[in-house]
Amino acid sequence: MRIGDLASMTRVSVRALRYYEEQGLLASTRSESGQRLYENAAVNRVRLIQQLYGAGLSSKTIAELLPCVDAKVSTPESRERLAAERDRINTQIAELIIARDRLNDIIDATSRPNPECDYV
Amino acid sequence: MRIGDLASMTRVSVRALRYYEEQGLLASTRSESGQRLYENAAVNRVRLIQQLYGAGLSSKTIAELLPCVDAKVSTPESRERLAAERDRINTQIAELIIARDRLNDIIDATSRPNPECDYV
DNA sequence: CTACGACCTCACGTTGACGTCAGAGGCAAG
DNA sequence: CTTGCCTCTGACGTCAACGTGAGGTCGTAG
Repeated sequence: MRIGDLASMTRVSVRALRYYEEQGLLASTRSESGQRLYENAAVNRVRLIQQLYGAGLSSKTIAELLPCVDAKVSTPESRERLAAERDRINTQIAELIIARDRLNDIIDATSRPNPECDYV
Repeated sequence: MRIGDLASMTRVSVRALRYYEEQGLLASTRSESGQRLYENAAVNRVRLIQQLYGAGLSSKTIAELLPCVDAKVSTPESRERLAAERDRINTQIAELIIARDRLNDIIDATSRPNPECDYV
């Protein structure tokens, strides 16, 4: 498939896909005229990249990680890196839960008729 | 207290505190010579701001939200905004959990001696 | 008085993940 | 053959939350 097809299938912009290739995250073959061609597997590849971006990983980190995924092997350094990222995500989840609860408190505090303030 | 004191108490940079003021998030009185002065309450204010930033809210959103917190009242629009942000955070938490599990899968898949690959 | 750190106001620099525009070529339909 | 959409390669623009200097003031300890 061509880049536009991959873009619409993944809902990722053409520009982003070219950027992924530039960052070494997404490979493509080229047609005779130089147009990028992708296998069906590229769809899942892009989804994985999106998930990792969504988790807050940088292009550089993802670029270091994907070869491990492809080869299904990891070096001690990459394992350490992965575990560190997982821990960071866990911390971020915990912070988000706190922030969400805080936001709920705010919603509650500002939505109620707020009697303790009305009558003081 | 002066800005440096507030900065060290909150572990937020002086530059950031001035930026918060610039964005309308943090008020200060001024000494005769123009230096910023803060009440003790500013510490909690900064912590709240940090939490909201941590939750992914923008300066603009926080600026719209803080007056509601102060007045302990909310308009229908702000309530809607707050609920939307909470939902966004919930979505983000869910995505992070998925990403974390994905990362754990990768760690497992690349850490194991990987028999099903070694022997195929 | 003088040194020295904390503070002030501009105002430009940084970073990542793209958006966007320019100018040129590619490709199936009519 | 030409219309019209897709694709290509640069290359500059964007946006947020600050970082980082420049150049000057404040305040207090010695």
